[in-house]
Amino acid sequence: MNYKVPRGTQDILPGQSEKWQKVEEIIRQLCQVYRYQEIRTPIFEQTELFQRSVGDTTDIVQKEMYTFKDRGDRSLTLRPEGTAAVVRSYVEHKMFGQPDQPVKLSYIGPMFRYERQQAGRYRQFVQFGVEAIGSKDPAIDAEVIALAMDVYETAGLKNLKLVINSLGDADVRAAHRDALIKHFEPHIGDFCSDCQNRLEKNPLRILDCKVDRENPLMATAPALTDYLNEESAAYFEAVKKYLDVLGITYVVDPNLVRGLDYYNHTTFEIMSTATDLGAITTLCGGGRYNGLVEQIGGPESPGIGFAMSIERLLLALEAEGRSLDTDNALDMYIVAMDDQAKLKAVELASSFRAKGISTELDYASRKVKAQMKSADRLGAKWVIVLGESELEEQAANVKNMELGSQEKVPFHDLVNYLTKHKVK
RNA sequence: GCGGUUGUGGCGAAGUGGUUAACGCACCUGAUUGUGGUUCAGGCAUUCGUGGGUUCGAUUCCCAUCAGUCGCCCCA
Repeated sequence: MNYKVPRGTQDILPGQSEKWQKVEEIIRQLCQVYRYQEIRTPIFEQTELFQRSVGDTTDIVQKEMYTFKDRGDRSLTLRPEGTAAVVRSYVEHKMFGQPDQPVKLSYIGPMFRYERQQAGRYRQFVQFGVEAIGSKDPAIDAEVIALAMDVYETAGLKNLKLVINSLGDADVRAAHRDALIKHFEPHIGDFCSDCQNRLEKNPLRILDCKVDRENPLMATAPALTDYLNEESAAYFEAVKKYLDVLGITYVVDPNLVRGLDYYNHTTFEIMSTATDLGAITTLCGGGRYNGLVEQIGGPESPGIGFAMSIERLLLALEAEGRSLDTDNALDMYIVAMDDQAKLKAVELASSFRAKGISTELDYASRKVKAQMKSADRLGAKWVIVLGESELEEQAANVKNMELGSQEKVPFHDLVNYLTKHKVK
């Protein structure tokens, strides 16, 4: 074995791929009901798009992007997240001119971040996300959150925790940031090295530090809540009211910080509280990004969205010991005893499949017994054995594998018979 | 980028400085010239991640390297 998947990537094999299909089905269904239409954007974009929107100082831009030059010397980057591209498309195709705002979009596809792999963290991973662009109605914030919760609940997850916060508008953020730096800077030497790094990059994150939790400066640090202006506070209250109406329980965490620069006002995270999930608990993250559309060259169009990792959804299900019901049942296995019978088997298989009856055959010229064993292993509902006598009589015994019973059916009646009995 | 840990057949897993590398599962063949899930018998690794070193001899000792995995940072 000389070749392996690139580090941090994975093959999704049969057995697992059915689960992916199931999750994708749930997502498609819910997007249809909530009216978030799918948008498909390229897997790479101009590097600058991500630098500008995600933020130059963020970890994503600083150390996690897959950036390369193409033959035309253009700098391109495999998308590390979905929002920037969707907003780019919204502006490029002038969707702000559409009569019904907000424009509600969804996407699902691979994202790329250059990171060391660990449980629930990959270099290529799949995100499902939605964006509602063109409205600053707090009701749409609640709708977006409700959709995310709905996906998890429909998939069967129980141990969920929704955490929300408001970062206020850009002014609030900036003022609070300055206050935090002023508060911690004189004594930053007493803090861990991580916090020393956080001071300039993202001082809010210091409040979350596990190492320095006991430091007295923590308790006296300026709270973001105190910096919220009237408008921001009212907006946040309204969002919460809508969540209440929707019957969605949440926890307000004033220290909830999101890693991307474009967030303001409502931010939220959905976490799994299942033990046994390793270090990763965040399943979904999202928030409002008023101002991003302008930054990318469009008119004022406030937006909100979220992104969730399908890998983590599946991991969380596993951690809770739940499984999705995937339908992969085999209806019919045809055993052929010789070359003549094989001809008939191929012909019959084709007629079965045309009617939606899943059918499998032996392609290894094995003995009857071995073929029966396969049928059993594959969980076939029925088996027919084709040999000389069947060809002579133009009829076959349909064996019900669960009951062990057989019933003789003429070849020309087989499709009918199977269709009639297919209901489980 | 930093740290822990692991690397033996398709899978799980034992093992030892020395002639044929246990065992279990799975798979194939036969007992049963045409019917599964049981049983019995047999078969199935030119080889112990890769490269180098020590040695008369290494899967076993040493070094390097690669890969998996977990954690930190950060995130989905």
